[in-house]
Amino acid sequence: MKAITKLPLRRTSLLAAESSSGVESRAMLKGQQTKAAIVEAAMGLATHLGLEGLSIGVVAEVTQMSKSGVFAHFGSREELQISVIREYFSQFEQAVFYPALEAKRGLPRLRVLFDKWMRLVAGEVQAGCIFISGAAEFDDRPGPVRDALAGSVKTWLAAVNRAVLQSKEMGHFPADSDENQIAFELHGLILALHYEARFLKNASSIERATKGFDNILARYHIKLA
Amino acid sequence: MKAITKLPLRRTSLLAAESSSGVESRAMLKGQQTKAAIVEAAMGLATHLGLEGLSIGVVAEVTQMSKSGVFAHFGSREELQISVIREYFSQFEQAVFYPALEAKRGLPRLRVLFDKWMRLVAGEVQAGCIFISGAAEFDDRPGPVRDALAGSVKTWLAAVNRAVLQSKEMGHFPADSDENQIAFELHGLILALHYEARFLKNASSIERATKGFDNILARYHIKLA
DNA sequence: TGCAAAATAGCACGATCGTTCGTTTTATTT
DNA sequence: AAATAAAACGAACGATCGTGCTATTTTGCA
Repeated sequence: MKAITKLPLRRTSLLAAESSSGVESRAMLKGQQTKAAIVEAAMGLATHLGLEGLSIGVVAEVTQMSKSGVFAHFGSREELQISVIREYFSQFEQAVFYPALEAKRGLPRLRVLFDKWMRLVAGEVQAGCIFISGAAEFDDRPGPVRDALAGSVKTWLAAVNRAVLQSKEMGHFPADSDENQIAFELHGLILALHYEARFLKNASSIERATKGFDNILARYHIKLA
Repeated sequence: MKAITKLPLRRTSLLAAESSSGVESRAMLKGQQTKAAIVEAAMGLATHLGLEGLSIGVVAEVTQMSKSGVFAHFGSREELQISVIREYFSQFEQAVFYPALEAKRGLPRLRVLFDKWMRLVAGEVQAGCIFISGAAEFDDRPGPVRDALAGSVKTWLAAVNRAVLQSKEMGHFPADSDENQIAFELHGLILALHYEARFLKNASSIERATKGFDNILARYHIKLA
């Protein structure tokens, strides 16, 4: 949607709107930092129980607060879920997108992108990917939570697409290759990795996904690094 | 695990144990047929709300029974969930596995397998795949439901593996190709299809997955049918 | 230090959850 | 048709759910 990779590398967000920032410069009020702590805890729960498994009661328990105390910060469970999604997106950016920006545009960046993505999703820190588990939970359930989730996911997938396109533009992929198809197949490798590593507890999935990436390159006769 | 594709084509099940069949020959008792109706209804709900979204209350509502009436057939919610998984597996076999058995062993069969699998998962009949949504729900939740689900999934993925291996044995894939890697990538294509078709409502996903299949063949220089 | 505002707690509500139990209705067999 | 077993119901349980309301505590500022 928006031009990324502009000058100040660290500041470029995937998000078009800057969301609720700008207030960050002022000293954080007490309320905001406990709210942040709540969201953090809720996200930890959501990566294990799913967004639908999130309940205000257990979040209150974990944060050592009263249910109503937690509730007051969000006004509804849905708003809590949405806050979790936003926080997850932000950490996802931090762990995957920004590191990729440091690599040279084109195939090197795509490589880092895929690699970081793999490691996040396979859960080197034991935690499921909300973008994946949430998709299964909300594919049939319209509403603001679904919208927030789909928005984040689409933003991310668009960034992946862009990285592939750039690789093509720089001649790393042939001009007649289809960047959408390549992005689709990369997404598939990530999903298979998530499925087999997290659900089936198959340890060799990372190697399989890596090999899958190489196989895509190989069909364009790209010599492996 | 067990030799499939033995003589009576229609009778070959993916399951090693014949589960609770054998009683089928006798006239179905009243209880068993309402139980079957309950499971059917519950499966319909589970494909939309997920296995965790399944509640005895709404199943009772849908089947026009009392909660306790439904409950009595299973003894626990978990047992109901497991029954749903078994029923889904059976219908999965019917829709994907058996049709593939009718095609010639090797690549033709693998093609049919993948094609039927795609159509089921993309939801030409609007319904999510329990094997996929359930994996996200139970990747962190041990117990009998997870075990039943993982068992079904592994059985199915083993059948896919076998189909790829047979293709290799018949010379359709080169002898040095890795059937596990190919099966992994096929699984990824299915998962990407499910994700993008059902969650992102992307209509062109079937073509993408099909193209992905062809791309795998193409790297072994297999001429497309 | 005092005061207004913000943050948190306490309590209760209606609903729904899975499950238990005793009773009543329906099916099957004698 | 009577006797027996199976199936379904109805009501209630303790828990937990999200969400209001009203107090109480804590915070930030004058």
